[in-house]
Amino acid sequence: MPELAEVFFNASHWKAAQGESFDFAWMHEKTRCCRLIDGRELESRFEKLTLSGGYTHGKRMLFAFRQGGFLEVHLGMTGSLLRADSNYEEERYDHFALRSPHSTLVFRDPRQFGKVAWHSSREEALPDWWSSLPPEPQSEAFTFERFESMLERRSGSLLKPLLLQQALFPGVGNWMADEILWRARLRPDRRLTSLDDVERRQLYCKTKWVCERALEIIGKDYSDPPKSWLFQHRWKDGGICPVSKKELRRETIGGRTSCWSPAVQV
DNA sequence: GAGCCTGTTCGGGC
DNA sequence: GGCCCGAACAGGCT
Repeated sequence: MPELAEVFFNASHWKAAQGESFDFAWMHEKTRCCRLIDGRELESRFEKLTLSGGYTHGKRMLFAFRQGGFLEVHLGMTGSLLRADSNYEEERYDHFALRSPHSTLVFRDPRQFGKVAWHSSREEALPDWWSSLPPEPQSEAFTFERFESMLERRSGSLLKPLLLQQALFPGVGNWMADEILWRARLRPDRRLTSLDDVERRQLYCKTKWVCERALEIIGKDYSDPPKSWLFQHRWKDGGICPVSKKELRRETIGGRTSCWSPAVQV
């Protein structure tokens, strides 16, 4: 379930190989995930590239190599990153792998909505396009003033699809958006324009809170959030709201399955 | 076998 | 141009 914290957790697997030198790159010959990479070009490029760092921003990941160049990864719906030993043999649904004398870094994705892309660079500094991405909700740069100005021209939007816009709330996905709205006590089908000042402040605070806590809980070791989270109750029909003890409702809003508590959210 | 799905992009309609 | 919706992508799971 790759949203903000799950992405961070997956990235940590590859980050663990920091300092290793990779002398072999592999990609599935029929993969759809590596469209920006030429297979032969890649093999010659990876004669010796040392992993110098791994970064995440929202649902995006960037891995840097000391000799120059960056590998960008997006997990899509079902992607994952693993680190296996150096004699690992590629399995079904593996699309991309890097091998060092110590380990194999694998990108796996059954549904192939994910993406692996290579960005050439001679600079060691992170690319400009990466550095200038909009601030993540859990960062200090994501202030209430910024939140307000960001939403100025979106007054007609429904809250649920609004939260899913990666240009505004990088890293927030379907379950996080539901968690945020439930904690802010706002129905997912409310329009932004209908919110009063207190509700806007709530939406801002709960967005930051859910992103911060998800990273602490899930990002560290993939622990599940406590039972007091909507997360634990939202996946199937018939779930019970942990606050009101009444039934949760599930319906499609903005094209996505949404779960919310009519007794709590107005 | 049918229906559902944690993400993104694209095309069409308004 | 903005916004909304549905479809498409492909396979696992219930």
